[in-house]
Amino acid sequence: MEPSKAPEQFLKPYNSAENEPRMLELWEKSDYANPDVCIKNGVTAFDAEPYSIVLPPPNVTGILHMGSALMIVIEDILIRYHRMRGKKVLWIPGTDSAAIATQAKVEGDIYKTEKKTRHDLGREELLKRVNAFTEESKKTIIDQTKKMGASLDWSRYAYTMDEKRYAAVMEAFVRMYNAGLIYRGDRIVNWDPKLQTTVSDEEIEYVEQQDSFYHFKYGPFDIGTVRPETKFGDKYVVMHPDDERYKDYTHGQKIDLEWINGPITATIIKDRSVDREFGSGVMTITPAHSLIDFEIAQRHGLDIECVIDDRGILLPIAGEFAGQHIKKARPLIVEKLKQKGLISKIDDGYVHNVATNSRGGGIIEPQIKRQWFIAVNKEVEFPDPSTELRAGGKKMTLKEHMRETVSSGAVEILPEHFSKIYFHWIDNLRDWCISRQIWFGHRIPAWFKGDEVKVQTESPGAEWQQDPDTLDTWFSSGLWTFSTLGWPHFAKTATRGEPGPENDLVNYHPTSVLETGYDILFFWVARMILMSGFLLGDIPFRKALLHGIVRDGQGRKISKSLGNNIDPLDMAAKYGMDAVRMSLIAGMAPGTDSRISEEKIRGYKHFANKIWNITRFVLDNNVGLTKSHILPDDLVLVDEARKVADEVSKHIDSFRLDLAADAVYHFVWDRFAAEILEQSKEILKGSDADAKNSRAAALHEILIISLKLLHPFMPFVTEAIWQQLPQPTLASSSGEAKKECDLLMVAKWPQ
RNA sequence: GCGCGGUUAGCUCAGUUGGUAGAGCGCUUCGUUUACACCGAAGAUGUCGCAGGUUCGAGUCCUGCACCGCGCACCA
Repeated sequence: MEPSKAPEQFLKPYNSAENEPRMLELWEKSDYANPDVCIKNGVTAFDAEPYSIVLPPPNVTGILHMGSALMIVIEDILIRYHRMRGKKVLWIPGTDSAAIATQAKVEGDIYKTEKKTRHDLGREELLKRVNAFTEESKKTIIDQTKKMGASLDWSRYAYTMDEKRYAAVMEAFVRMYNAGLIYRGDRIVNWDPKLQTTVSDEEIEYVEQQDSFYHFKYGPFDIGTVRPETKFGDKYVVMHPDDERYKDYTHGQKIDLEWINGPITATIIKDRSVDREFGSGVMTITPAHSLIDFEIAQRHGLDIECVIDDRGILLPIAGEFAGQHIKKARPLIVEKLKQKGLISKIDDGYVHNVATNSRGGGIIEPQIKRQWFIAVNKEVEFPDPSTELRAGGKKMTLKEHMRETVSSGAVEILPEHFSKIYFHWIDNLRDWCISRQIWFGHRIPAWFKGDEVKVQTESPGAEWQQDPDTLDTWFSSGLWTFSTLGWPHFAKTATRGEPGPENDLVNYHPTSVLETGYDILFFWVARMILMSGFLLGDIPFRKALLHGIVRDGQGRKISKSLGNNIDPLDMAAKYGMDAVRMSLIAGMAPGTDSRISEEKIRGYKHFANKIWNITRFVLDNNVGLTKSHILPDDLVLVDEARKVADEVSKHIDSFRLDLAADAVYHFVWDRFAAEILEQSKEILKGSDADAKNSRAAALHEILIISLKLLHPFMPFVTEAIWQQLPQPTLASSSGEAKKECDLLMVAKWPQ
């Protein structure tokens, strides 16, 4: 029998640009990313084990970067692997409105081009602009995600601001409100004067800054501050009760002294929160603009007076400085204090941390505001289980629930050491401020009336505060695993096992894995555990798998100012998406930062080409396709490939995708190509027909195993080859000659 | 201050219950014979951060230290 020749399509070298769009079209047409279609076509068993992931929805603010690319690749590998293992696999796509970030970006763009603020435009017009921007941006992100080869089920696509998600947000809000978990109160919050909104504790980023540190004479005391402009209202002087230096002063004692705008009467307060080692061990407090001071004031029932308004302007309490911005007023105030002889010393170069809004905002000014909060220390009843009960029926606080869910192992955080960071965060957790004053986001309905905890002061507000607040974007994100699966609409009518989106909640929740960056462990992972615990009595996912930051070849963070961005799609156009995918995975230990460089990507392009050429060699020698029998000697080689399959499976199951990729890479290149193929050349040249047929069949078998093992990592080149494999291909035992299936994407994983 | 990582070849990093130090890239030399020059063959390069300890044996386990990175808290 004459050897067949590889099909003409096997041009050399492998052309990714030509093959990738064809593969994408093929996959899209098949619709096998939709598990319902797989079941209908008999690709997946009706009662197969479910495997589900929600894609962390990328922000609609920008284009796809290497970080999102890494996330997509990791998840796509897991998804394709489990699909090939015969599971009922669902991977849900979505996009995130990213409220603050998006509004800040659009506002910025408008100001740049039109010199107009959002107040010039008005709420309606701004939202129109924001929506136009997000629609455009969404298309870009979706298109780029598809190009990555992500086998997402787009028929189930969700957007955080669409109607279904809005319904889920309202349902969640009402239930938590009725349970007393959501309350409204006048509390000290993180106020961003630039974006004119509150932000949560997690959104704050501390930036080191150098300032002058001023020492004042406050009656007989020496007090220090970096913020003289806040000191107008200071009429309490606080010290530690055990401080020997001040034992002659008694709690509640009144002292007359000269201060910025004239004589005042100050009151001595003894409080254990004062650090005796810091400065003179005495301080004055500004309760309206400092959390610690606010707490001291509350403990002792002291007056709380605002000094600075929402825009950073001094209030009438500042006397002659009222109406001035704090920035401009500070040097003038210092000057006046100097003239009055109240400054004893100025230390320059005092290094301290300044709180800023990490979402593109300004320097945080603590303010007392009437805001909505989620109580994390209030004991509540958790609901009965809807699917797999983890917290059902128990009475505990949200904080306890979040702690227990992880410590009990119900949710496993990987790598494991991140759970310590998680616990540490929980221990320091305060009530979550969920209301925002930005316009873009889910609005809190006006008909909600909170308990109005009265504090002495009314925060002096600007007129636009009359608008209803919107919700922290992470409130809706916290619902994501179930708001994308039909909750609350289908929560009661779903039928287990039956295909169809209306049964998703019961079929696919809890999700199998949540894969995301470690930087949003608190923002998202913790909030999802909180939300699904209280609302469903369920865990949102069994495992939280965290990945690190993708850095450039020199280990620097990718940033616009450095200009070191490596665009995944540019790289794919140049070297192929398979190469981009492999280079992101190889050498990436879970949870640690990784690096990517063009050289690395080029290396894996060579590998894609290698696979292509191996195939050509195997097909060129593909004699006796239908009747070959593999001799024991050659069977050993096939078994070797099967052993690699076990190794790859083991690594993927333990989320060591890097080791899995490494194992298959080395088998294919160093063993299969370099050794087995080379040896085979001798045999195939020989005259022993049985030996030739056997060896050719074995090579074919090893090729098929290799393609399957590589498919999750490099779906394009492997599928392109699979499409070219001659029909029929070998059937191993039955002797029946037929191609196992049309798409490698749903082929059986080798065992 | 509390906590979490890291330190292995020139560079980037593996090293899974302790058993003779590994890969990729780069470097040197050579080579087109049934795929592949986007290839192949051969080669050079290491006090495994430092100091102790446990052990027959430590890159791996324990203690201390140094340096780098990160998180959280404080910052009057």
